[in-house]
Amino acid sequence: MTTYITTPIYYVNAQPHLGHAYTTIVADVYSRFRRLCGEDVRFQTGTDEHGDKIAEAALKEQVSPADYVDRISALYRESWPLLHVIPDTFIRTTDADHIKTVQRILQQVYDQGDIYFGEYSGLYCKGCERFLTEKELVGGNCPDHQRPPEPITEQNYFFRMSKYQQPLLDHIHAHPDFITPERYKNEVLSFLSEPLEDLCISRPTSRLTWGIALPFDPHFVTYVWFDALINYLTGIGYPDGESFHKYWAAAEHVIAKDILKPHAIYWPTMLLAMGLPLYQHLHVHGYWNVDETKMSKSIGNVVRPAELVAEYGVDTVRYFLMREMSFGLDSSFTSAKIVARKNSDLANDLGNLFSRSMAMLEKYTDSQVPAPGATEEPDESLQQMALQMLAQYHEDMGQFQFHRALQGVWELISHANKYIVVNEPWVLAKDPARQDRLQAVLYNLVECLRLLTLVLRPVMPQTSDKMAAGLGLNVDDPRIANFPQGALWGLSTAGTRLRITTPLFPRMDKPEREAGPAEAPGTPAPKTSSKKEKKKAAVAGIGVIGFSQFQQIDLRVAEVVHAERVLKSDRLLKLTVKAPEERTVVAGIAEYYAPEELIGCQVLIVANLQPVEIMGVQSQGMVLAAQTEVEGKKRLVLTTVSDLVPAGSKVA
RNA sequence: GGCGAUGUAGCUCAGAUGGUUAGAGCAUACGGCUCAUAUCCGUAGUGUCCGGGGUUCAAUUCCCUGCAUCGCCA
Repeated sequence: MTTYITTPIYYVNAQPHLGHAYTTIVADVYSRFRRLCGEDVRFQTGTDEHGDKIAEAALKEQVSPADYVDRISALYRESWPLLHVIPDTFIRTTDADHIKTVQRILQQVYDQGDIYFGEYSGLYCKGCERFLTEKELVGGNCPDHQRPPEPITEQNYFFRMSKYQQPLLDHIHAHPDFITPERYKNEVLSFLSEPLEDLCISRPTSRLTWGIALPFDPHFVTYVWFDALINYLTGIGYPDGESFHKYWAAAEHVIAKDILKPHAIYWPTMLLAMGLPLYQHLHVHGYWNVDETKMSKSIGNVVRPAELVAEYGVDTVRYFLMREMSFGLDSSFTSAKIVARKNSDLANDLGNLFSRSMAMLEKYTDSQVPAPGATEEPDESLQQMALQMLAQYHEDMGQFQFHRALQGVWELISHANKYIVVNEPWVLAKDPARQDRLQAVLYNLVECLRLLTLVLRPVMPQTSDKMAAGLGLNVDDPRIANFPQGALWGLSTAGTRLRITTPLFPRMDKPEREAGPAEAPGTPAPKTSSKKEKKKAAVAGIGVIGFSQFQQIDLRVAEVVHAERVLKSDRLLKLTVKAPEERTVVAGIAEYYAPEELIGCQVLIVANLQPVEIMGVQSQGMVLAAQTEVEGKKRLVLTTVSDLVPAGSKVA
């Protein structure tokens, strides 16, 4: 089996935000899931780089469009590794082979008579340099330029989309899950119930030059969709590439609802015109609102993926996005929600289950997988629940019902926590006659953890790796890396050496209450009487810091990629580190370390220290070093980790 | 203006071809355990299932209508 999963190519007039991250993580999770199932997967994303908005933006910055798109495209490409998203192909519409393919297709469709030269009349605003619709006008004027647009007629090329309306309708009716969820299919069908107009696919070069020239008329470039949509073919080597033949038949497109029409109508009719089979499915998701309002630049609530990862950790972000949104519907993103999910689902439920199980294994079996032993009633229901979860998980993941799949996984986690309470291993441990039972209970917990490691892999690859390491399994062991092979009960081997690990997810403090107007008199004062807070207050009084205070310090592993002396300073080095984003840190270690010996070193840094300027260099963080004295002379020794870890790893 | 979707616990949502006490998670309160990241387990609540009308022995579930929110189209 093969799978070809795509995201839209993102328009480079804006930087990557939460919405882009969601779409791309969905595609990544799905591709990892299919790989887990042993399939041959191709995963593609990229950037859309032509058009007048780009030309304008480049002009504004006084750079060439080519330089401009190089810069923004790189922002997208560099965002994905931060989210542990690993596409196989990153396509750009400015790639030479893409341009060639688009022209080839245009020529083919033109030659067969499905592209014709015609006229387009509309209201054109010179200020905006575009046609406006009646609806956009405010009192007959362009809302941006406060003057009436001119009715003009422009000659352009048109794609005979109307010709393929009926075949498309037939296809949708014959393939009820062609567009999912159903609400979006209904929208498309409702749109198709009216006669389809032909699609204008060109712009005269007098108005736009930053585009792909029509091969049959150099006075025009192609406009938006005939360029962008074709990326799905170019990226796999259409028309002659081997990959094209292998993957096209298995194409799955993921999009946000704003580009439904181009993907559900323009694109299939284009494919019909080309004589190619249509994609398998179009998966349409909703929007992320931020703090209950639409994310927008002007409001200033745009959420950047890199900031999320820095604040919450990559797997928390991935989990939250997959768990919180019902695929297809809108959801809202707030820091309170992500913190709540992290604390309750990840730290308390999953993290604590892992940590308490591993601790008992360390104490009671000397960190070895024990023997399974006889099956009793609670064991049976645990097993049954696990197997049921595996089946449901497989179905839900395959249908893009990620939130349901995860809900099911968490039911098992919750059941496993109950299983521990019911069986009280700490009581069994005190009774020499019940050692076999103790071993059996712990074995069942190991099995649960292993299955969790398996199913969490697509969503939280880093956590899954960490759990695998704790369970003494290689990351490519089929028992945690292959769904059909690993999705059975009883595969853990007695005697396997377990490894102690740090907690999977540290708890986070809830976000401070929004700074707003003081509470009206008469409203109840915030309660401070809960057990938790009393304890907290007691701890705070005696001059030690609470765990939560410690957690406010963002400690990370940083990899030194560049180091140089700070001019006119004997003690300072200017380090460029990856943590995981690049940042500059000034460190007072020049007397003890030479710049060149630091390249490639992993050091510990405080990442959320207020940036300061030291000797003219902006320092974004602080490198930690041990201070000691050798024969009365001060000495600094850099801190590091005992094994190589990804740059930016949290230290907690 | 046309078409469609949604409206269920403080919050996020699930659900029933119409039929006895309408569910889950989070949040709240109380109790228990100690293996665990002060975690976990148990118990306890609160709901005119958007308003109004109709069909029916019986409607939150079906029909009509109104209101609200949202989407698509014009």
